[in-house]
Amino acid sequence: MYALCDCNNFFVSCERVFRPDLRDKPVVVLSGNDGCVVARSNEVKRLGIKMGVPFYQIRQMAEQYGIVHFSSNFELYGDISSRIMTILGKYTDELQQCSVDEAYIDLSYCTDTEAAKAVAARIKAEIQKSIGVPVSLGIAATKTLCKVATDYAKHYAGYKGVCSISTEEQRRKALSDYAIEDVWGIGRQSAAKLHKAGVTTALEFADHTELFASNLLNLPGANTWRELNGHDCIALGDSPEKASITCSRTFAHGVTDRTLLEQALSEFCAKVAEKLRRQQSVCQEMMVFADTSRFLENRQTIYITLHFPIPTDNTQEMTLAMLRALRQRWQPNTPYKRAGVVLLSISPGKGVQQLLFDDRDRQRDTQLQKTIDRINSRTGKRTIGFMPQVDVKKASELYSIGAKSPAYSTRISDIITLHC
DNA sequence: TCTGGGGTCCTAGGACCC
DNA sequence: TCTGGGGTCCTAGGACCC
Repeated sequence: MYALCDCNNFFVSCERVFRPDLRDKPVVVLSGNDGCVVARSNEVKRLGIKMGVPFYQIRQMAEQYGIVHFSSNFELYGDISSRIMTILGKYTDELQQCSVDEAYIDLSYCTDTEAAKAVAARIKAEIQKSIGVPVSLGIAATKTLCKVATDYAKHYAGYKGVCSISTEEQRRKALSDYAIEDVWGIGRQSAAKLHKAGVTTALEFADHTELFASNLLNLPGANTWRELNGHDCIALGDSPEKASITCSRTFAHGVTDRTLLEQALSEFCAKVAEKLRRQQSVCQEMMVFADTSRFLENRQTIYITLHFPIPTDNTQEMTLAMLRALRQRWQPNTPYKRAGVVLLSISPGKGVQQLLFDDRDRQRDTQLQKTIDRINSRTGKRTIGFMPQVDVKKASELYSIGAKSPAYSTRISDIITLHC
């Protein structure tokens, strides 16, 4: 038996923790560059505003209905997420976090469904009380069915945030009311194929043969079919080590200044390298990219893949490689709208094969990197780095972050003040 | 004018091996 | 003119997730 714990309207709920005045107000959180709506309060969902719509398309509606909007604040959401995961960990030996706002927990220690539901209710109450974020829990034998149960828990007040699918009767009832395109693992393409084949509900799909599922949707579809029929077969990657690490941003305006682009990219290099070192890995490849707006014709792109002679986690090495590559391919008078770096070919940092004839002093590099990391961890983010940073004034021109809330829970300067 | 960011897994097809 | 059979590995691109 598993339970899925899913936070309701997560980013919006995080903002409301520190802004209780917004509890019954329509609120949205926007993606980077204040581009798209990525989280909506229930009030906003009821207005018919869809996930992912560009904000400019609903700006008028936002004014009309008094919708409050926030730029995204991942420092805050990440911190609240890890606090929630800590609580969840107390209730299980096996926690599988699958995104910033949801995690599966193994409840096989519960003797029956009633016991599992009681645990789920306790979890919900504890997270509500100590963090202030509402969550929903779905209990079932497979992860795909947990998703369905969680949806019911979220959307019908009668469940009080906890729903279980444990009997065959419950399974059939739940799936018969569940649209096929809402099933976890069925995306737009698969849904279109299924509709064409006359399948509109999850139950209709589950009642077809496995061969039907695998012929139409290959292995992933067959796995979804099995899960809907109660066979647990989707293992969640529980390894926290990432196979790729990305940092990319869309800029508020096209960037034509090479120095500014280099500064932005060097910050991205520092970020991904930090992440890489935190998971104690090294990488052998890095991709650097920059392109003009994908909505304009005559799109200009730079995609460069760099290979390191030996796997590395060193910020300086990555930054230098990035600069060399960019200077070769950068075009003047081109408004680069988006840029980023991706680390690839990631492997554990231990036992890296060294080069016999190396032009870098790796030990010295590592010492320097450690010293810099130590200073930065004591004095704040990137006090020392390898390039001049984008200064505050430039940063506000580079990125739209006007409506960003403070990092209430992670920065001492942003801590909340109470007037008693 | 304005349209995000960070991931994973699967598959087909090409390159290569003997 | 005729041109096998059986593999593995890598990569790009598609589909999906939140």
